[in-house]
Amino acid sequence: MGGILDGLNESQRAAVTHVDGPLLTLAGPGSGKTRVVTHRIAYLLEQGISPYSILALTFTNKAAQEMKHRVVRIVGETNVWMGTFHGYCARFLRRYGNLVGLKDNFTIFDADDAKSALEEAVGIAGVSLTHLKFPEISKSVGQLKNRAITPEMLQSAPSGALEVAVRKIYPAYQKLLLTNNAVDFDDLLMHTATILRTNEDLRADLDSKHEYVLVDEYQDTNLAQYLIVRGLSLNYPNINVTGDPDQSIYGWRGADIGNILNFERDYPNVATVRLEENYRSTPEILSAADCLISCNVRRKAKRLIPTLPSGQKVLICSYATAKEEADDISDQIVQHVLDGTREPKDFAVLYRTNAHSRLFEQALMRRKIPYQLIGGFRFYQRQEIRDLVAYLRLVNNPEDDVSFRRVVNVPPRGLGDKSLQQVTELSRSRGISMLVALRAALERGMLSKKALSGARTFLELYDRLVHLSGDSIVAMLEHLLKATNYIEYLSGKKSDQADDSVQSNVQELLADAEEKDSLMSDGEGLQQFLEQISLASDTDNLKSDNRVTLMTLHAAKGLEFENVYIIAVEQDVLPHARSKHDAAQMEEERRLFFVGITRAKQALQISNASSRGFGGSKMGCPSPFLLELPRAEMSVVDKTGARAPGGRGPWSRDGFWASEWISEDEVSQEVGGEDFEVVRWDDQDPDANRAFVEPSYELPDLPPKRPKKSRDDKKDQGHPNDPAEDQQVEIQEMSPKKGGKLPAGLAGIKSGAELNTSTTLAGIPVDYFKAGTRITHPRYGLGVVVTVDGFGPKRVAKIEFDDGETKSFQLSKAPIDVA
DNA sequence: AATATGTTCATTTTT
DNA sequence: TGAACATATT
Repeated sequence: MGGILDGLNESQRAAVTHVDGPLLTLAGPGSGKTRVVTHRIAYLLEQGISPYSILALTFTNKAAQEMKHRVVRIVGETNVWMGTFHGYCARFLRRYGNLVGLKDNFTIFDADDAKSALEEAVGIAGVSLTHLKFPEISKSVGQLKNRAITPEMLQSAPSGALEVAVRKIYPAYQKLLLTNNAVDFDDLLMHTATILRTNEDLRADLDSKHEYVLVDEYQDTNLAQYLIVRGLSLNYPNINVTGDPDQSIYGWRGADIGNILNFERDYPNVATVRLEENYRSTPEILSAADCLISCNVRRKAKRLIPTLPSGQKVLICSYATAKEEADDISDQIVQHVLDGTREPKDFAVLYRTNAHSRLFEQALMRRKIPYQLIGGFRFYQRQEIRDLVAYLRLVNNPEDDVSFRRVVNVPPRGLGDKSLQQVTELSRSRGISMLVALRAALERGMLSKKALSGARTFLELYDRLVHLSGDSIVAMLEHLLKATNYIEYLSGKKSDQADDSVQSNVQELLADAEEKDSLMSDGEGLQQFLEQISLASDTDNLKSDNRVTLMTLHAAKGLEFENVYIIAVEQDVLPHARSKHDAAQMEEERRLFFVGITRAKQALQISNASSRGFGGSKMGCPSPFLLELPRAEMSVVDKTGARAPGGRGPWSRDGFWASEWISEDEVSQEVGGEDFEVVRWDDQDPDANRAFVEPSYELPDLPPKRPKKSRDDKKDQGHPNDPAEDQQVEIQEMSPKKGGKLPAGLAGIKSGAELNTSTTLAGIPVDYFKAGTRITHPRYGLGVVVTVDGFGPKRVAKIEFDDGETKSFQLSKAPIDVA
């Protein structure tokens, strides 16, 4: 089998043939990373290393499947363990979970189950939520778990209301999970890390068992995962981590980019291999990606070396509305498909948040283009699936009170809040599960007549299911459907809508179950089936059908497409609003954009729209990231003007938007009779670009369009044009927050903030204030800008005044104007 | 318990 | 903008 090293470049070969000792593979996008990992596994096997001593961990099922698939293709069936972190941990806990109080039939709670459990824990802990938000608490708990901090480890005195609350809630929550014999997602990792940490013999045992450990996407590991990997590679540090710090996009989930940046410190004598040659994208696309990512400060410099021939320019496109964006892109797709140059599956539309998919779904549907939506409502999250699965879970783990509550009165059988309350009390006071408590309540005649018969029906059904569980999953499901008349119940509930999706979803679940049944002998498959469901994610559902793919930038990691559209690249969307005050988060947003760009093989369009959201009322500024792209070598297209009906263009909005675009006159001159305007940025002839760079310096006299709907804005009405004299002036925020209404009186934009953020050329913001700009300040007079730092409202200019004095001003506040 | 109507409220990313 | 939640009504 000489083929393992064929067709690999030098660095790839170096990584593949590295056998013993720690190895760090820094793999840029499209550099053949998966190829290296799979070939390395094959190489290890070829060296006579036992498949049982190799452990390969990934983040997604899809990556794991891909890996298995490709390894099998090289070496045939193998017993190498390849799977996700969560999958490995689940298996680990089935075996060793008793060390933290779990039984082997524990349930894995999904996010929703975990939420109800946490809510209950809040109640048990007796914490009032009046001054705290639930999501905050949930986030805090998650963060602790990501860092593998158990309730017992909480030490230092809590500070602040949140910490005080979490101190009570977290232990209550963990206790509750244990009495349910359940874990949440984070627990899978945390418990595993804890067990490895506190049971040295076991750790050493597994360390030697997994002599060779491979970790994919190492830049996305959190502390708990780090501890697991570390624990398994202490005595046998034959560990190969692969990743790309520039693609670390899960910091919000606790991923610590430091894990990869510090790998060389953690493991002495590390061999480092850089895979920098890119086999995926055109030089144009790579140049854009490289240019962007170079703006990150906290990174290891790394090159992207193109190997493909030059292709078309990367496009930046501005639209007037989000709808036009969706329509135009869909039209482009139609065009390419009709041309025969591309198929639907060659396209991907990527966006920051799931909500952005909607317009595209509509646009594509109208054009009858097949598409698939990744994310959004997940299959296993649908009510019908969750209900049915909850029954199965309860069979598998009778202590799972969350599932019990979910199904005990579904369909309604007279077990309402009141009876359930009694059962809950009984369960709490006696320390028994809800299921057992219900039985007890029934026997002791504690229930009302209606509830009594309901309880009988339910328990009868349950017992029957338990009986059938020795048979097959399908048998259970079929009995369940028949006994409860479930489909009828649910479609009756959803009334008017002829919803056949319920039917087909149930069919799909049955098909899954059947597959599991056929693989496993009598009833053995239930637990695995449930685990598979719990750990399934939506990227797994990626079909290889011929469809356009719609998904978030996060979900796109690891994938590639011929043509990629990245949409809504706008201020507060792509650098998301919640990231903008934090430099580290800004860098993560930039990496996210980088990931998106590098998904494209042949063609890439980046777009923004100036209005988006509810009724087009929400305004969007182009993303500052656009300024970091090599625009001189890209095509910059402005489609804001012409497509709108009735000449509705930039001018139709509040006057203040007009300063963003070239004037309508100029647009119509350029456009002529064209359907839409296409303006190219011309780097040969700077004069041609002047129109975009300069006209906005002279702010047009804007008609104060907005009728004063003054109700609460009492003060500004009088002197909208008079910026007050020093930094205490309160300028209303640029982005309309409430009700999508713009603040009144913006006609006389003068403050630095407006100038600095609202000015664009062909949809790209231009910095008004940069070093060298002559400015004037009502109090200090004339001066010149020395430096400008920071983003958005925090943008600060250092100014040297003509009298020699130097001062710094927050541009969002200071009444500075261009001289 | 189920429906009707009103009200608020968000709007990141996910194993 | 609509979805999710809350309250009122039968």
